Amino acid sequence: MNHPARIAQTALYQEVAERLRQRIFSHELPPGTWIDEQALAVDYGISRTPLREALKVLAAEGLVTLKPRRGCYVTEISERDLDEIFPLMAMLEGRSAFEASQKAKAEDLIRLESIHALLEKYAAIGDKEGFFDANQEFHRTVQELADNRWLLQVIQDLRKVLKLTRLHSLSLEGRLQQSLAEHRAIMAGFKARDAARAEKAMHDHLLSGREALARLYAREAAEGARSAKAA
Amino acid sequence: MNHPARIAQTALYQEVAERLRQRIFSHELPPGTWIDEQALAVDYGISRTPLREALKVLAAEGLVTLKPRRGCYVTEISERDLDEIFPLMAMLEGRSAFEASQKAKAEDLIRLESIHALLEKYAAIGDKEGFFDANQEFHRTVQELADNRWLLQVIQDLRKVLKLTRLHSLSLEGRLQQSLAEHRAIMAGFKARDAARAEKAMHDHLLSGREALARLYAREAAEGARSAKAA
DNA sequence: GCAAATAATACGTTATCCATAATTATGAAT
DNA sequence: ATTCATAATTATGGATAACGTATTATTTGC
Repeated sequence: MNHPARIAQTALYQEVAERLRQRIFSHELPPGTWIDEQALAVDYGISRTPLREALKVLAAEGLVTLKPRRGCYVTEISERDLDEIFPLMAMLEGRSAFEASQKAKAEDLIRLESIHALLEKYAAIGDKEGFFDANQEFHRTVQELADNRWLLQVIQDLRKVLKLTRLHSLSLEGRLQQSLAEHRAIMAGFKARDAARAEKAMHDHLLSGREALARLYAREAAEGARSAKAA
Repeated sequence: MNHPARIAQTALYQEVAERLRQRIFSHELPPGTWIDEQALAVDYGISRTPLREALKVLAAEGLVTLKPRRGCYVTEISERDLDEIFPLMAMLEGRSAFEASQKAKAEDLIRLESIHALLEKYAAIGDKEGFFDANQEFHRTVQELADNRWLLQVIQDLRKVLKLTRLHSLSLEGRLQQSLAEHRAIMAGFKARDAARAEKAMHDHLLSGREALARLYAREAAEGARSAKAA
């Protein structure tokens, strides 16, 4: 088949990897799902070759697991994995805040503050989605200011894995005010040009996120048990 | 071509990836080298398909860089990269020592001490190779005791990248005694069951390694300049 | 000697085929 | 009916050949 429509800026396997990533993150392909190579190739209208290359890439990222001769499955993350990853992320994002605080110029702080202002705004009107987006933007900006390629790489790799959990985007549920308070502490560290303080505040912010997630899981497990008893 | 000789325990692309890794680590394929897909496929007696898959995996690990439409090159690591990676590694291996110290049982400490005894022995007789191997074993064991899959993963990924630098295995050159002293400090932290102390000692040990490497580079650069002037 | 045109090279992709391992379905025997 | 062995099915891992195209190298023309 000929595809003159493709301008081929980026390789096809990369586009496919990205499409799959999004489907995994959105839980259209939940953890444990078997990925049918042939069916997917037909679905995407491509050959198996670039698809298989894409799957290798996703496997290296930890998003899928390739079982020899048994195919490809979306990776399942356990509670233990979360207990291991969050403290790691806390340390790494803390370090990121530390370096960002050291390297930030006055104008960078202004930019960071303007993003923080969005957090304040969305929290005030209770806009969870807006808060979530601004939160992401805040963390992204801190990492940009840290300007450390390898630190960024490691953080992004782990974040991808975290996005495998469905509740990730819901971790703000019921703790908007607490998250905001934590962000104020981070921002205060930056404004005081106190890198160690920014680091600790960011670190604690991440650990707090883990606790919120644990509570959500616990609640869900309880509800699951209740509905199971009812049935 | 048919290959009935292959028993195919692990996938071919994985074997190829491992072979390439070794060739990269040994600097038979030094940083910057172009990897000729077709020639390599012929050389290994395989088709391009699994070779390309292997290259995708290595690219995800950061060992090679895939330039669209221009092929595959062994990644080149800059001084700046080293300045970013070593503090990261120091933090991560420090954390590893922390967790290992917390989780280690009495028998684990005995095992660790027996490896440390090897370091003492090889340092005493000035056996650099033996010291190097025992050193690797020591770090490997600490990470095993930390028993943290994701921490291990991140550390191993970064270590692979560090192995791109030729001087990595020579970083002990002329600092055997210092490295030994640092290891004694780490061991002391473990024996005192003081996780924070083990963490800091391990952290400082890594940073010290970075400094030694920087001195080696500086010396080499000076020699390079001298021989260039002589020519 | 340099720019433009041309040829060679090799990457990205498709398509097809095949061997082998895994899974499922089938059928016989207890 | 259940168990077990066997056969049929399916999907993965890999090979091969072919092709368009972007890059690089070479030749040509001025």
